[in-house]
Amino acid sequence: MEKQTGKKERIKSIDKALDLLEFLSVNEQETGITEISKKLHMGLSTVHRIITTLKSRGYVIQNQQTTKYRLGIKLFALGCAVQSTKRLVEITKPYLRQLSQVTNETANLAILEGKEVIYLDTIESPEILRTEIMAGTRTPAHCTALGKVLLAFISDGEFESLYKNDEPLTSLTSNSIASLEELKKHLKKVKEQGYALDREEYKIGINCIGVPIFGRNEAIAAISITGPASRFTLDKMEKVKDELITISKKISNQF
Amino acid sequence: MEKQTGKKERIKSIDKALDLLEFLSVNEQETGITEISKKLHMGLSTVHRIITTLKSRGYVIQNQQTTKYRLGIKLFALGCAVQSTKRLVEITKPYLRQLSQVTNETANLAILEGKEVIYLDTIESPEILRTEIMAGTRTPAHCTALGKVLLAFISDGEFESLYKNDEPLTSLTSNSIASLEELKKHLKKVKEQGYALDREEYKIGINCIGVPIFGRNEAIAAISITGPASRFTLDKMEKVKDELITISKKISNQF
DNA sequence: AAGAGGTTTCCGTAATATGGAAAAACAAAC
DNA sequence: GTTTGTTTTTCCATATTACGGAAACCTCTT
Repeated sequence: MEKQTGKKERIKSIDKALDLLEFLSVNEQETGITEISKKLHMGLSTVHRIITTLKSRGYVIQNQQTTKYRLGIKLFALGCAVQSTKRLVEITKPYLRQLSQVTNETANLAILEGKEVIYLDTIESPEILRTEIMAGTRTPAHCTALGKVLLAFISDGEFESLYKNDEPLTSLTSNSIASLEELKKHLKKVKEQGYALDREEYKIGINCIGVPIFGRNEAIAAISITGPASRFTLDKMEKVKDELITISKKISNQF
Repeated sequence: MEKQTGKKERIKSIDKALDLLEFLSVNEQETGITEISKKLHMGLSTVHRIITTLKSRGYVIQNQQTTKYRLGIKLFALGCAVQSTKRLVEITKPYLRQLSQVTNETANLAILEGKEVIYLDTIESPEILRTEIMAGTRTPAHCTALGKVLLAFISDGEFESLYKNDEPLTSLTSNSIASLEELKKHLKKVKEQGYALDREEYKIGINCIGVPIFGRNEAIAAISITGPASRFTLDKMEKVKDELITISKKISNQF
């Protein structure tokens, strides 16, 4: 819940509505008005009015049994209309298909949002044993090749403001990078190499190699090949590295 | 831009913000403040304030060159958090995979939104010649098997309010259903059969068969198999029909 | 330099969003 | 069935803020 301050010419009640939607978006459970009111420090009536407005337009749904609320389909529809992600998916799709075919593994596209990556698209391996991840999934950036490659190319200032010294890093597995110092050092190397590996850092049994997609002089997305560690070995990843970097350049030339 | 009226306990400025977001979502091009102001009948300052609020939180992006605006990534992130679509995709995914494998064609999942279907998920055929459609794509419901099967199970009242007598139907191809009378008759048959066909109605050269997914005593989504008309013939569709209906029931039992 | 068109800022005030209190609704316990 | 506790919904006076018109600023074209 990062509320932007400073600038005039903003509308408080809209900020509140967005706070509420964001709160619901990180809540796995349906939520009641009283809890929202407490968590967001808004009056019951205010919450009720906001939620009535959102509900009437399909942005929030109320469960008739529990009387609690969750996000509604309208947000999904709006989300699908976001041109930048649409364009990313459209342009990268043929390349993801190619990569998946050549490697017989799963190919992914993701973007960086805060300290997380969001998966935008995936082309699954036809193998029975394959990695599967749903578009829209969020994972901590520092635990994935995709995320590491994106973090490697953000500015120092941006990195500092995302990763504060006093906040510990999440570890998804015992292989995940666990300290800020280690992460910085690692990202420096990633930046030089132009690709990142994830060796069972995101999930035990899964390896991944990722490369950035550049646009407007920054890394705007990343693509990866990912597979079971038993089959997609370091050897295999090294073999596929150059192909990935080549395709990364081709895609980047389109932005 | 359907603005809900009647109920008290709603907040006008939030309605305005949602109007604006929805307006941008149907606009393929970036849009300026002046045009938004004209189209939505809001003052320039009002538009500016709304858009400044949205921009500061990533819901809208301004192109620095053109100074115009389009939807931002934050909406995509919120859209991905919508539990109902997440759950639909999660539950149907294994079945879509199975269907795609068995038929060697592309399998899709979609929902009804107004008079359109929105594609939620797709498992592509491995064939070189295959149908491809991106999650998030919207198409007129009456031109697709998915849409027809969903329309067949809405209430008469709902149908009447969606499809007014004075508004002509869109035709995507010369095979598309072109009149309301024809559509009603067709949907009646679809409802009895429990499945719908699309024989080059959505796009010349593409056939499709779809079935509904039920939940809470209504059709909440639909799944389909779709392929090139040259290969995915009426014969093939008839062959796959029973499998689709069986799987539709299995999925429906999970809601 | 002037003009046109669009975005951004400013400001007084009318409109509306606010929150507290009460009413209504609901579920659980007795 | 009654009571109690909790949550959602409604109401209302007023403080707050969202509004729109006008001006300033910016960019592009002639």
